[in-house]
Amino acid sequence: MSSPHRLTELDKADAAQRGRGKYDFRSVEKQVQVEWEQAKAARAVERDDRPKYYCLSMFPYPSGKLHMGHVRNYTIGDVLSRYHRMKGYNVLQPMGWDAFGLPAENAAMANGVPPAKWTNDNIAYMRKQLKSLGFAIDWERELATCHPDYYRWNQWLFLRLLERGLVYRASGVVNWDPVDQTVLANEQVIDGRGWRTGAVVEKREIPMFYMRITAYADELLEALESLPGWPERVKVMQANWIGRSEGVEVSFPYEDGSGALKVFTTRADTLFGATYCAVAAEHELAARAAATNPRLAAFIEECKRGPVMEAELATQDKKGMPTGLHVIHPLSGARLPVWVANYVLMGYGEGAVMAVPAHDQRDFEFALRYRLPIKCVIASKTGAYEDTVAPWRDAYAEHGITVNSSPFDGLEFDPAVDAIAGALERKSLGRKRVQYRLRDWGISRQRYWGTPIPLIYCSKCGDVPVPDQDLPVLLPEDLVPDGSGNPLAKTPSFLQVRCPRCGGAARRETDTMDTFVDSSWYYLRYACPDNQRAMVDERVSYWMSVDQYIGGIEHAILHLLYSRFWTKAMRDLGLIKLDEPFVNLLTQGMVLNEIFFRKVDSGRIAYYNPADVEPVLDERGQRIGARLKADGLPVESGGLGTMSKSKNNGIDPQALIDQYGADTARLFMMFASPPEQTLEWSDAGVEGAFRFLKKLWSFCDKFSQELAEIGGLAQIPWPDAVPLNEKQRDARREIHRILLQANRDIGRHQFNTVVSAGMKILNVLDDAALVTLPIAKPGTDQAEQADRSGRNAVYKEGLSILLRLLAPITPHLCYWQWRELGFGPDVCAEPWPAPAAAALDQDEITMVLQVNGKLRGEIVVPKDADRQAVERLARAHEAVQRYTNGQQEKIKRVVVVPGRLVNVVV
RNA sequence: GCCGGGAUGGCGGAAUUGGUAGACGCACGGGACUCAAAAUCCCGCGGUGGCAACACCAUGAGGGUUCGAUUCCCUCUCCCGGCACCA
Repeated sequence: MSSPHRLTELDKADAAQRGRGKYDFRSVEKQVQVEWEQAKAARAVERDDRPKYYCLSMFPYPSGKLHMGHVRNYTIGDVLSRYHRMKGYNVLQPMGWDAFGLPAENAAMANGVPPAKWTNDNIAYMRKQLKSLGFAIDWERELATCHPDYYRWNQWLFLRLLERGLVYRASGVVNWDPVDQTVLANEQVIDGRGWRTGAVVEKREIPMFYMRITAYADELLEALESLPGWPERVKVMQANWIGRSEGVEVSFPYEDGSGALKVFTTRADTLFGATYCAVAAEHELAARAAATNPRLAAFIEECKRGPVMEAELATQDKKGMPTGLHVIHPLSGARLPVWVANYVLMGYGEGAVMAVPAHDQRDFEFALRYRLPIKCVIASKTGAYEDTVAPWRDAYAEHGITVNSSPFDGLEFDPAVDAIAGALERKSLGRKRVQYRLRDWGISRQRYWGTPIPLIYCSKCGDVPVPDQDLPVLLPEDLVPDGSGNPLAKTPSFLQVRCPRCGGAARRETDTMDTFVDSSWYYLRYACPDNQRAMVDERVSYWMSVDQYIGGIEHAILHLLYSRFWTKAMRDLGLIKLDEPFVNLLTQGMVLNEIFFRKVDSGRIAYYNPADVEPVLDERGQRIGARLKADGLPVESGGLGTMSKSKNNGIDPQALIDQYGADTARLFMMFASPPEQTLEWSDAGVEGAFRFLKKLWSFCDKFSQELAEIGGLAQIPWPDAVPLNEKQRDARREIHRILLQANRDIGRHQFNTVVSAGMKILNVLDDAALVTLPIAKPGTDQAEQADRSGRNAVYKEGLSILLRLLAPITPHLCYWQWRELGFGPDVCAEPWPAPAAAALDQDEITMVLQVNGKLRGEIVVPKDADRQAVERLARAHEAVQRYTNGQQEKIKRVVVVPGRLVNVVV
């Protein structure tokens, strides 16, 4: 394989010159970035002679500095952007800042600095970091959601939606985060805790604004099918979140004739098994009954306060209390008691259920506990009627055949539901309908650092929207929150206003909008960030949809669902012509690192940063433990986890960039694992990436020096125009084969094997076998000359492929060496390399020879050999002879896969 | 409980989608260079047996389809992620 005559032997000859070619990434990256900036290389201009490619990464929250997740996210985006530019697309890659939100307020409280200043400082620092990574971002389109130029359009659209009834004000039970003192959306409650604070969420009743996302529930669900470029799991998560179920709405008339209790059921076939009804503690019927029943009132209070949102909720004991009220079964006329039960949710369906203990596990448990009747109305299709009820340990919740439901007996699920729904409809006591789990999006936040909701409350005129000409409602930028509620409510200059209708004294709304509002449409604004007169313009129709969206899986529901809703709402307002904002979605995996800890005396756990820990190896070199560098004593391994402050396993990207440079950081990120998978941090892996770049650099550099001696790259012909020896032809073919594979892989976003392809190409080039004789000065010998010129041609083409292949991933080095070698001024503007058919062509091919499916040898056949010829060669092969003892009749069958293998079955 | 995704050397991960399992890199071992170290370079590296050619075993476990299975089908185990009293 490898010969001892490696090109690196040249080092010794040229030892004196070596120092000058050192890979000085600092000055290279710096200088290249200055050039790109001056040339406005990443500027996107609307034009239509090339197809457009809008590549968008989720914009960051300006928390202070970049973390590894950002670096990974934006590297993926940059690789795709640069690749598509080379493929001939007109690329837009913008960047902005999700700049409103709570951390700025918390920092303000801690440091006494207004959130605006903290945010702007962070933006400035993080922008610098992004630039130092060399991303081809069009910074002229930068936006920040906390700028009035941006958030005024939040307000403007809010008013349009209000006019259309897509925004409404309602008082409702909301999730209250006691730490942040604010309302959370359902999506922001995770396992009963605030998504940011982790505090146990309480229930509170508060007036707030809602966006009617439920009006789009059906379309949001249906349209998922029109998104083949989205990961399946994200679509499944969204579908589950929307939670469509088909069922029947049934009315149970009150005994006194004063109305009816409405319930929703997906099991109308079990209607005759209903033995009671149950309502949620917040149901109006419960309140009505509690008015005259103090014990019930106390129970309702307990339910409302209780650990209602916690994870144990599902396993919590079923509890309830009778209301003393009764309803009438709509078809049988039976008299059923109404209970208040803690397992009925106010937020779903009607907040009331018909309880069928025989066929619903929850109702079953409840009925056992309170000795309520259990009536079986579904028999299993196969077993006897008794089978379904005999054990009395669980409800029989399967679909089956109706019994005890005269006149609807003997029906399977679908006909039973149809028949019963029909009967209900005729009596006007029910109808089929669809129920969604999705609820409207409450956007009011009792916070300062957000978009002011443009509403004015006038004692005479009531709720008055801020007129368009008064927009934006500016958020004062000099306030410092103190932790006790919203500072806007304590700022008269903001609070006090003239009523736009009557001119009298009025009061502004002090709530601000959920920051998910900001991020629901920022991707549109990148197309027209400078438009002062309109939210969107025709440039939006040029750039949208986003061709590739890249971000974390944690936004699979919230942000992506809101953005889809927002797009559809804007479409229906006639502002854009677009059904879906993001055609393709790539959810990048998390960045993981090892967790090391010790139990300290008090029983607490102390975490140590992996940078301060070294491995302990056994005699075979395998890791058996780890110890702290500082004291040499062992630490325990806590496995892998996402980089976090609490586990002290984060690595600061800035340290990585400072030590190895942007190209190494980018290369490692792309090489360590495919983008959708988790990425495990590895110092050794970073070293390896850096080693490769050093090797690539010095290879280019040495070739450059040779070129200088012979008058430059122009003196070297391309391989088609010069005779190659066999090794050179093989090397060239190998390079084009690797390129073929790399092209396939980059097309399916498998960047790790693209990097691997680059490494393979360099390994092929850096093999002294390409020239059979030691390099000598020109003009010594004819054969030598020929070898040398063949090698140079292969080098020239090989490097032109390699540098272009890696340009999207490590753009600084490739840009620099491309020009240094004399290929041209800008590798990033070159066309993407394509394999040459002539290079791939070969006279003879090697085929694998199998006997009974097992590898037994190889045969070399002419490239156009037919089946018979291949089979003849295979039969004659020594290995086949061995397995047949030379008896051809023992061969039962010969399978030939053209160009690949022959399998001889004996 | 329901839904989704996984399981390949010491490690990260490849495998043209049914065709040479372990590419590329990391770690490790041996060697060269060096006064020495670092850096760099060369060789080796799934397991078992064998001096060797080679043989056998091996892609979580078991079975099936096939000339041929990491890939397709069935059963099971474990891991990760999401949802979870949704009527």
